[in-house]
Amino acid sequence: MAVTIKDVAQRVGKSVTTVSRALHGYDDVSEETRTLVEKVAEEMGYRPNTLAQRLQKRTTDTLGLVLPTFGPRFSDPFFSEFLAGIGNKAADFGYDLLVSTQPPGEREMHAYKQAVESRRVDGFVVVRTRMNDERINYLRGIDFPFVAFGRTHGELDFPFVDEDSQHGMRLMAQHIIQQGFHRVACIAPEPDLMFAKYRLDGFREGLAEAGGSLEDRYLKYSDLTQRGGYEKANELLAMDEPPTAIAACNDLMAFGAIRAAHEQGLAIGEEIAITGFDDIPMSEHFHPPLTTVNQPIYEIGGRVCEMLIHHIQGKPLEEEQVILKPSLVLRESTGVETEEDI
Amino acid sequence: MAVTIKDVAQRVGKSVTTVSRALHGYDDVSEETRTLVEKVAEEMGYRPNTLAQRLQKRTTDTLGLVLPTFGPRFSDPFFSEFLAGIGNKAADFGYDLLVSTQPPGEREMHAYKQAVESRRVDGFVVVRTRMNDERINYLRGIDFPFVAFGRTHGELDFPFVDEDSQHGMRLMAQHIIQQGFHRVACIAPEPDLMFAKYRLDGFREGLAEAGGSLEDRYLKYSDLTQRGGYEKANELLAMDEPPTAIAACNDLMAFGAIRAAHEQGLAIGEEIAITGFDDIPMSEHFHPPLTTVNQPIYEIGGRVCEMLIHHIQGKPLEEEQVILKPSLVLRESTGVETEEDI
DNA sequence: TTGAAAGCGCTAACAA
DNA sequence: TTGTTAGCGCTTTCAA
Repeated sequence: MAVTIKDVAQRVGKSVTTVSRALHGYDDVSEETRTLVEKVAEEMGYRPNTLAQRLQKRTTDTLGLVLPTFGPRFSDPFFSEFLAGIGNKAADFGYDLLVSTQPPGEREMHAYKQAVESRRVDGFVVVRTRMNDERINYLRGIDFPFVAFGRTHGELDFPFVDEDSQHGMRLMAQHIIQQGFHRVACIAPEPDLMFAKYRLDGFREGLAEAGGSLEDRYLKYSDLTQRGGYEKANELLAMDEPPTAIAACNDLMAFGAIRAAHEQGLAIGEEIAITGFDDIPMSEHFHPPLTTVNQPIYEIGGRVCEMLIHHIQGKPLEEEQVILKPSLVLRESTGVETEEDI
Repeated sequence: MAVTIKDVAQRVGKSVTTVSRALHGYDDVSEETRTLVEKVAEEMGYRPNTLAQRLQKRTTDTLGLVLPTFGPRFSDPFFSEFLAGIGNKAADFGYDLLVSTQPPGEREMHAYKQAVESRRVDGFVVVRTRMNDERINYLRGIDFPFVAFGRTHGELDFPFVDEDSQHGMRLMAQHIIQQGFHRVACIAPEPDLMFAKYRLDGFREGLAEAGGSLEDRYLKYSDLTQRGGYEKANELLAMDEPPTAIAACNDLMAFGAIRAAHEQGLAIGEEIAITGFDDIPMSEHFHPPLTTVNQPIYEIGGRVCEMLIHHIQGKPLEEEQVILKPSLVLRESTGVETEEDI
């Protein structure tokens, strides 16, 4: 049986209260008792029971994260890195991270409500925001702490971190045109996802600024998976007048598009340009290495987590709403020579 | 403020005890009171406070998972899928999953001890076992519940699930030889990992059975990442007499090797065969699609989780030690034509 | 069939 | 400087 504060108290010959205070560094304990208590607690291997502390403090010290994944065989590297970013930062602050996965929809909302109502978490990280985001509406409605990764379409009266992907895709469009690819296609995720809008808008703007445009027939919607990117790229490449560039809205779909282009025997970076978004570790090691927009996912996870904890603890946030400037990562998939090739 | 069992009791005009019993379906409550209690609880939106229940039951209903990752930018698709498998199954049983990431070593052990001593989890899932696994030695030593994914070198007196990867790699070796590739290399993970041994042993056996062998110069050790596979493959391909087949011990390293081969202008599947292990979703969509050994990662995660929960609850396990038969997935990277190519 | 009381392990207001 | 007491929200003996 584990040693409790009571055991320590008995051994020291003091009250439980005194032990508690000594251990927490209160200054109304004599130096003598403090050292004694610390010594004995150490000797006996005392650890406070986290559950009891939490019940008493009426706090769970736990953060919730519901990953919106379709299908069980989810293995989005993006999420694993984001998760690590949150989890490690949470641990630094003594918080636990409660993770689950649910496809967007009813069961997902149920997971949120369940966690709130049974008081299992102190706050949520909401990831992959939607245009009109029910999760955010709900949490905002009941005034429950959360920080989002991403923005929404409505009023932005909540804390979030986001990358300015509109700007990122604008740069990308210009880069593609500059590289001499003019029949430009885009594979975007379902339009309900907020970042779909930003990326598509940005892409259109960039093309316009470079004197081009995105034709409707060259716009495809897909599901952010490699398979999805593969299928849509196949459709594009089977057209009478296929595009000479495909900008996918995430790296995974870009990988799928690359595979499709490979199978058509196209020289990627020369006959066709393909681009992604995210810069997951794999994109550097793909064949060919993928031109993409960098998102510092791990750091963003940490940042979001820290903001959430501050929010929960009622500490004022120095920045409530953070928008990060993205940077282009130019690699061979758009015909840019990288070091390794020189 | 959240509604407690006391609130419900007052409203019903019964004692807290009765309400508790009614809600838990005890049969010493009159049908009348039961329905009344249920109705009122529902109306008031009562949810039991999980923390209080747990404190009282002296259980955390929480499972621990410490992912052994090197470096923060971990994004091993293998782990994300495994995690989803565990997490979703845990949720089915009303258990929480506490996730953290630590590189193997002292901090990792500290994470385990910390969680045990402050009674934050009821048991652990131990993943990616090592030859002499300190985590397992520790947990076994204090008789703390855990289930491992993988075996160890010493006495196997603990519950685990593992794939017979020795057999898997034996099949793979034979397949490679059958396809006509004879100068065979292998990229294995650090030999301390238990599955490294099984896979390497199996590979050697398979080669021997097919009349070949693994020359020392063709054996490289790496770190399970794409970058690692890329670097080692480059070393192999730069040799005077480079191998004509590279068997990597996981898919990620195989991807790296494929990239290296691509850069050398080699026709993969024809001039050189490259194989992986795991069959992560991406391997099907790589270019070329990767011949590999399937592991049903999501299902394994669920299975391990279920075993652990039974173990915690003291229910006898129908199978304490599960070894799954692997199956080969033949694709183009070893010259096998797949449907899409016909 | 029900309720009073104890207790899970801890913290904190209050009194001494 | 220390101890008494109450209480976090819940479950569960035990007695009525």
